Amino acid sequence: MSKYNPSKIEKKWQQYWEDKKLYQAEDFGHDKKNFLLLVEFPYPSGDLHTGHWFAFSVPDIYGRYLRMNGFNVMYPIGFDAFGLPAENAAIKHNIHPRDWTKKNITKMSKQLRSMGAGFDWSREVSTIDPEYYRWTQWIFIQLYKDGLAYRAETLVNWCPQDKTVLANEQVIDNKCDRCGSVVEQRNLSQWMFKITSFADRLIDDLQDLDWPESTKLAQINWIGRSEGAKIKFPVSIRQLADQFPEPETRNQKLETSVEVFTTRPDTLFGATFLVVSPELAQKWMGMGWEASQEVKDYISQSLKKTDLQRQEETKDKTGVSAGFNAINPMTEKEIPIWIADYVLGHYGTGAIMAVPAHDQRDYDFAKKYGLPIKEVVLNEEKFIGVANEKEGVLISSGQYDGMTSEEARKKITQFLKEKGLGELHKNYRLHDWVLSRQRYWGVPIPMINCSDCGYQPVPETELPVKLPPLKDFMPADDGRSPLAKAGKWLKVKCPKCGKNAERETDTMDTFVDSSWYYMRYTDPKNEKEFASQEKMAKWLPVPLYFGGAEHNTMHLLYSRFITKALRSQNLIDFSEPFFGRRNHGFIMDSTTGQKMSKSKGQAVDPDEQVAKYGADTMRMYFAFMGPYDQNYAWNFDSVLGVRRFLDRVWNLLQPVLSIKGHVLSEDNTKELDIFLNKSVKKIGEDIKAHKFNTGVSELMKLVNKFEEFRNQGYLIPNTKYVILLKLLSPYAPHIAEELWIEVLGNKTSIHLEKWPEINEELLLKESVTLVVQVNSRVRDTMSIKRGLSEDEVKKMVLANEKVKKEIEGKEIKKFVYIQDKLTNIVV
RNA sequence: GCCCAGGUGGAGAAAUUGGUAACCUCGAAGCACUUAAAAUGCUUUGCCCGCAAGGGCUUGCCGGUUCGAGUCCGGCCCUGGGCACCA
Repeated sequence: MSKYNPSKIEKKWQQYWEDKKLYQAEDFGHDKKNFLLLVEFPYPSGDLHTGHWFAFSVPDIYGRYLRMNGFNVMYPIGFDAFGLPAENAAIKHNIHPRDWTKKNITKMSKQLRSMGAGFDWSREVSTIDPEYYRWTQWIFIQLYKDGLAYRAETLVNWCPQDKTVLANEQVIDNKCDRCGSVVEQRNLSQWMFKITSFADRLIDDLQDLDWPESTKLAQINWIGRSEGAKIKFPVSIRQLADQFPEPETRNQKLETSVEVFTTRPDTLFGATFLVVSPELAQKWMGMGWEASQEVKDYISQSLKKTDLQRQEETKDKTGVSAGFNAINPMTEKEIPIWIADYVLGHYGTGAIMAVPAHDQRDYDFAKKYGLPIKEVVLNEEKFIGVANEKEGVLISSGQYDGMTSEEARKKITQFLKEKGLGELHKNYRLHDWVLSRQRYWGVPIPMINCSDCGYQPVPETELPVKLPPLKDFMPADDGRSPLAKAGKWLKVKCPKCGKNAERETDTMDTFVDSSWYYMRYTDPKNEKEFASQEKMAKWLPVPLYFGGAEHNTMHLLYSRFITKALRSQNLIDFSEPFFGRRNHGFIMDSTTGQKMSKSKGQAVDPDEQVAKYGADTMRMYFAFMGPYDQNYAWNFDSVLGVRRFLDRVWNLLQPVLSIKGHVLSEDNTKELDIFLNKSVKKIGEDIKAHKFNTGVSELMKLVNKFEEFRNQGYLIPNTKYVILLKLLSPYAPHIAEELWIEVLGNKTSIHLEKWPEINEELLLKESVTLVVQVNSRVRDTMSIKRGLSEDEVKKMVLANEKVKKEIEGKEIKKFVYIQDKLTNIVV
């Protein structure tokens, strides 16, 4: 009798499956339903870690289950291989980013194969492959032609350490999410994607998707739509001449009103002053406003502050009077204008109407500077040192008194519109996507800058614009990309006028690369298109996408945007990339409770674990740990339990060849069949619902049952083992294959087998346990047949000794009966 | 401050979605095998009282609805994550 030795069998079957092309998905020529099971492709950081195992081996269980249930499954894999860490590692180890990345891909591919997952390696994609990024560039040009990619000067987040621009999403607590340096603000000309033009649809289309509610909410909050009105407050003419002494500026450039955005036009009668952001005030100064010294000082001080500093002062607001007034369009009274940095320059119009009675921030400010407070909305909430922000019924608002907030909002906005002083307006927190990176290791932006014609796209026939093989890829301090150093590559003819011109030197944010990779999987070798329509139609949109919650507001939103942008040009015929989405948790360190990472020296090397326990044990362990969408502390003790389980499965099958033991009786056969049948149903349902952990637990129970019979000396027929192995095969594909072929003597792979059938009749034959309660306390349980009538059960229960004892001499008030489950006698 | 997710034995967890709380696994204790250890197998293992039969208590806290609440409702306390002076 041989011993279970995973290291001996796992390599063998991995090779066998690859030779037989078992997991290569056919696009056409079959009548099965196609299913693209997507997992987030990894960044080739060096070594495969436990998080990768968790992210890829568990969904593989689902993929294998789908295959056994008649689906033509594509389970693709690839590498998201551009990005900063390659450059950082390159600088540190004096190796080219390309070599570093390729070395990692080679190593990780090998490690990924050791999982025994059903990856279709024939479809592998890598974002650094020129044949891939050629289409990334092509997509950029399509967006450019549609006005969705544009260049603009914006205040950007600048990381002084990495010397590059960061997207808002890459700034955490005002620090660079990669190196932790404090981020500065710089004004630079950047390439941007107009993601804001899809803001509404990015919110509204979520309702059709099968995604976790939390992910949908995160996106909705991120986009931050708020509906309200823009309102103009005319500036008091009497004071204008004093403030803007040059008559020419006054007449030509001066804005004669201050525009604000509000979600509460119903509180307009309570607007007792205006507050302007320092950014807007500075703009006024540029238009000829001669502000007082105090104002000038305040503005220059505020503008020096970082966002972090401004945020830290939320409790103690500062500000300064502008020295002139505006007119409230409803009350027609003059109200003072103030400048304060609690109003943000980059949101709304950069100015607000302050309603201190109904906004906490305005209240705090009014209190500090002695500004008037006027209550205009009445509701159950009291106004006592805390602004009443709830809606209610209007007071002190002239003809609008008595209206509800909702009604008043409409009427007041309508009134303002007629006077040309206001209109409905939606505001978004979402900003356009700054995709320029002043970095070497990325996709070159395929544009050419001509001094006569301006920016021109590279002709599509000349794609890809290959990344030049630079030796010096250190970023420059002046904000220009290292590509500016590639002399030969840089100089090109303008595609429009033919004169000497220069290539764009910025590269793209890697989120652009990863926002369309799922399409390429359907047709990875296509040289004429990013993917053929015919093939995309077979697989897309992706029915199910597994990944981490950290991509809720970045990758998932960007992919949706790119998909919608391509859809709007009829380049694809679907408008959402991922119909189904499930988030997995992450692996934490059990001692520190933090996310495990190699940099902190806490990581567990999966290669070592595979060598020690085998890939099947690892796979099952990750499935068994708990619900898949939860976070875990890595705890090695239970790995052993899973390995012991597989040892037992192995040993269980060994006596199959011997003839010792006695044949199962009819009753035993029935009992085992009922149990098996229940397991088929339960394990299938669990995998389908991604409850992999309870599926493992059911498998364990089933093996316990088999052992129970074996220990009584019974011989179990092969037909029963076959079912056990099929149920096990998605979880532990190697051991299942070994026992299936080498022990049971089958000729073809177990992974081509069908999922066992459920016999519904047998399910009904199982007896059930009836819980017998008296006054809601369990007094006894009885094993009964399914489907008995209430009267039959009642008779049985009342005859029960323990029940008799409890209800003796008492009056039965109620008899609760739940079919096949429970009775409760209330006395 | 706002929005999510969660809180169940010594640990990971389960609970047919309102019906026996703690399945399965780890750990621990005891026993068997062994010269011994490891491995393996068997037994016990939520807490309290009791020699036992048995009884009582228990799902973060306080209330409520119900014959019956881990599950539903109201209020509160922790933990993790996201957003955050967004008008």
